[in-house]
Amino acid sequence: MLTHSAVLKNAFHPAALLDQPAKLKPASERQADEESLDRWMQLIGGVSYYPRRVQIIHEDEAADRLYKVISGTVCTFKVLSDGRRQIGGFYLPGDIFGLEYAEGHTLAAETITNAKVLVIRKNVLAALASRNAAMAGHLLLLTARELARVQDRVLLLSSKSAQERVVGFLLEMSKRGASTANSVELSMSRQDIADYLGLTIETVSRTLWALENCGAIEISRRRRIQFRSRSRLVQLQQ
Amino acid sequence: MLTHSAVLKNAFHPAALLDQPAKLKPASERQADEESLDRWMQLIGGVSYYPRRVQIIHEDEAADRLYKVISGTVCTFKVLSDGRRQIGGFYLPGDIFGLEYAEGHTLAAETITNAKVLVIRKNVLAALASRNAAMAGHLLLLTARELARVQDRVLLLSSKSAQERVVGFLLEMSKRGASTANSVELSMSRQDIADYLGLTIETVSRTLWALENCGAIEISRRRRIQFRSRSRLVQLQQ
DNA sequence: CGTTCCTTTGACCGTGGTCAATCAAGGTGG
DNA sequence: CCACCTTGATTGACCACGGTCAAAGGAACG
Repeated sequence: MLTHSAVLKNAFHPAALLDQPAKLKPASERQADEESLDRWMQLIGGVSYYPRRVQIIHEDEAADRLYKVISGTVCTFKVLSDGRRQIGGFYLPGDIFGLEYAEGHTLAAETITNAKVLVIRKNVLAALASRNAAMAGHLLLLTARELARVQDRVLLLSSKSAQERVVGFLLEMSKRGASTANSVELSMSRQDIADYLGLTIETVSRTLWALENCGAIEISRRRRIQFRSRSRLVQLQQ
Repeated sequence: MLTHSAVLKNAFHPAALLDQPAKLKPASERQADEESLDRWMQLIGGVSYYPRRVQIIHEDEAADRLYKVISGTVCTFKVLSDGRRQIGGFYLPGDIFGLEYAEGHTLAAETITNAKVLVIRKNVLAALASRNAAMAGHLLLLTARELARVQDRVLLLSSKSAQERVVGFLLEMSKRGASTANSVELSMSRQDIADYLGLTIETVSRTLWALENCGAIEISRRRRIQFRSRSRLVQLQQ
């Protein structure tokens, strides 16, 4: 039988679903659960290698696979009727993409650099999840995280100036991406950044110049951004 | 034991999770499952009545409840640092909101009209879901739908003109809201529409005037929009 | 060294934001 | 029933941010 007390105290955080019937786990062991999902995915998934600028998912094809980036950078995107491209997100090593659930809402995906990707068939995961509450809880957790991430982007796109967007992007990448103490190595082109932020390539370029000019950053080799004054950046982000 | 064949054929559509171990359900019965979730929610939830313009969820409070609108209109929103407000979505009768999973990503919610709302404690749902794969699958389905909806908004906000946004909004409301064959009754103010579309109230007003002027719509009593030429609207939406 | 691709820079312009005034619609009380 | 007030919507004048178009600059590659 299920011991309710452990579940009830967790509000609805998806991690609560990790508590399986007849098993009780303290919060300190959740991390292990997350690792166990990883092990499962490595077990039931296969590794694929893609060269740079190659499409992994085509728009409106069956969304029957889940992908985990092992190395490299991938982006999801949608091509609009006027030919412009909106990037849905950048996925770095450790990130999972392909969390769409069809109904005609698939995003395409392509590699930005050479990439090593773990590919998992969703039906296998679903079979696991239907028997294993921990698995189901994890899928929910992943989807919820993605939802939160996209909601943040709505805020960014609707009411931030070009400068705020670019600064926000740099800070985000320095948190997530290949970055040393005070510099980031951007793996994507200016065009990618523009399509991600809902700006044009020219505006991105001009904004970066302005940031460099006011002493907040320094640009070397185009893709390498050094932070001169992180506090000023945070302040410019609002 | 689980009979795999039924699960495997469903790719990863969350409905696949509805198939419980030791039970096999054809696709035609899924609708019934969805209704069963409704019955559960009514069983374990309580009904609340809120007057118009009252806050139901306060930003950054514990996200421990799920809400289903029975009557009236509710919106979720976030107040930005500069005082402006971004509306995350409008929720009409039948819609569910509060699908955030915390980690500091909660949206506030307030009533636009008087509203009758079903309130469900998430921990009770979580307890159900940890034992019942159908329940877990449904939570995933709901979250995935919300994700798809928000992704569509990213597209709308990043690359559509004011006119395209307003037209898109009107068509969306005519599909979802209180609408007759060719008219909609908007329950929200111009300010709400503006905050939803990432525009100003003036731009919304001017755009509606332009649409009326070109013979696409007709406005009576401010909130009632009649469609004169739906085909022209669809065309203006791109 | 030349080609190609990406990025930067410049000049110009349009969409939509800002500020302010006016107008319409309820709601309340005399 | 009508003045009065409040709230929400419209309209106008102006301007800035960022888009567009075009050209030049600079890396990377053969």
